[in-house]
Amino acid sequence: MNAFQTRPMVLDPRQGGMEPCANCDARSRSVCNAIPDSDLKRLAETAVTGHAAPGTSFITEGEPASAFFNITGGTAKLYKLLPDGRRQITGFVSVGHFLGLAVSDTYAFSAEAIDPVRFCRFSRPRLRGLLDDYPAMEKRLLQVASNELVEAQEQMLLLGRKTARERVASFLMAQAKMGVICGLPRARFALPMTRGDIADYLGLTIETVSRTLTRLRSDGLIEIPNATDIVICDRNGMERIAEGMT
Amino acid sequence: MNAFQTRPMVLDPRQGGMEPCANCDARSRSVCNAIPDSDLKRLAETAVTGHAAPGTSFITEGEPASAFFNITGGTAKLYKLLPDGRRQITGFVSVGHFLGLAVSDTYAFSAEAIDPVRFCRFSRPRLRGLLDDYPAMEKRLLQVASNELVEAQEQMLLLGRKTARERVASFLMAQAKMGVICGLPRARFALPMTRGDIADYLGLTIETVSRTLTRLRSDGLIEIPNATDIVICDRNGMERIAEGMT
DNA sequence: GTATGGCGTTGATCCAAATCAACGCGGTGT
DNA sequence: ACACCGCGTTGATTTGGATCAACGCCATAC
Repeated sequence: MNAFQTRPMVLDPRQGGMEPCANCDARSRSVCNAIPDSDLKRLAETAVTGHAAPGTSFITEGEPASAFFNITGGTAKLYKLLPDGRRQITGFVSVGHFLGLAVSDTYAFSAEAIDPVRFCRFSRPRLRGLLDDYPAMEKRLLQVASNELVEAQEQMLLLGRKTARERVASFLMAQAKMGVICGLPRARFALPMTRGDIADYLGLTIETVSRTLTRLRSDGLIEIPNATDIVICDRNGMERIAEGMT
Repeated sequence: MNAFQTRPMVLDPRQGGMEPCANCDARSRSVCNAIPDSDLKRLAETAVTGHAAPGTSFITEGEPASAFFNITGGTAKLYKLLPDGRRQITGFVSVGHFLGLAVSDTYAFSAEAIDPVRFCRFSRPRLRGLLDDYPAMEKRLLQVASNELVEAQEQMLLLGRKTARERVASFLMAQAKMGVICGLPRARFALPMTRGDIADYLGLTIETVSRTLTRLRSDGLIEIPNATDIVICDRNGMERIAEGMT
């Protein structure tokens, strides 16, 4: 089940009274690095830590948007649903990602943990206070939002105009680049999400994703040691397919 | 042809030396309203006006992102291309819309005028200066970017999971709402873009857009007095189709 | 007048991906 | 041990939308 700790991080007994933000894995890659070291206490008092077990949601589309989240560990999927259950995953987010920026008073998407997710939770008024006091953080948020907008446009191109083969190749190359950021070897990486998740991210069915992966493998472009691991064999070939040069 | 005026708006002879920002149609609905009336001179000196004739582009994907644009009149389409010419239109923008937020040093999309477009152009350093001096403008930009992100996610759902009928219905309802904002009557509005543009926005072909419109018409949901005008007859029915309740 | 060309519609045919279906594998609960 | 179930793969068939093709309409050009 989904669980919140109701006390600020700084009081979290498991942290032993230390300044948790100071040695947070996420800080270096998140908007929090806009706040100077000297003010980390303020940051720690503003945030509340929480976690979500695999398969549980911590944001539900349409519910009041009472808080913002900063992912500090694990991977989650963001998605929107149609009334009949059709699902579009709009993104996978992991450590450092900031969630819930919607200006509206309800969330525009749901978020569900894929593996165990840890996060910091900022209530709207508290985040507002932080942003008012640290304009640099607002600047960082704008950068982040701008980058996400660019990614969203890229994904629209994928969903509107790419073939199944191009979509899967694009996805794998993007995941491979993520892997690089996380320090894994260049060519090999793990997919934390299921085939169903990939399908709902790429606007395809499970079967088409599976068949397309098999095809890429038999074409010698990738290897699939097991269902969750992927090895990119022909980086250039994959890149060309992903960009539609076929 | 595309044309820039190289002098600041305030010096534009056609403005007769008045403060152009003070009576700009776009200001009330754009990020510029974050700047107080008393500082409009500063704003006017920062911006340069320009225009683009129908069919001409004023932003080209991949080129150095030297400036930001604020649309003050007309409608433009934003799009991305694949090497073989496949095109995805990521949005239609009109008065008040702010363009070019990409943090990257090159534009992530192209922008082309549909009808005659007028805009204000801010060089990156000048806009940076404005944002540093007016944190309220940065806050507005963040709001705008957040809203666009929500719209982008909605469009991903459309492109990834909706049927042609649902896509066209969604598009028409969104345009109808735009029309309301612009003060036109509730049920009727004009489409400034071609069927090809609509197709590239919805991830369909021209033929499918045309056939789907015809079908919606013969189902009594809309009327099509001529190719560019649409009348929504059954608002609820259209809304239900758009949301996938079929 | 009558070419010409862009835009939109409609019909006939095709095909990439969806759907329907079967099965294998590994975990887990009894 | 066994049944059960979620996940992934593969095969057979269907289908929604793409593609190919023809035509009408209305500008603008000559």
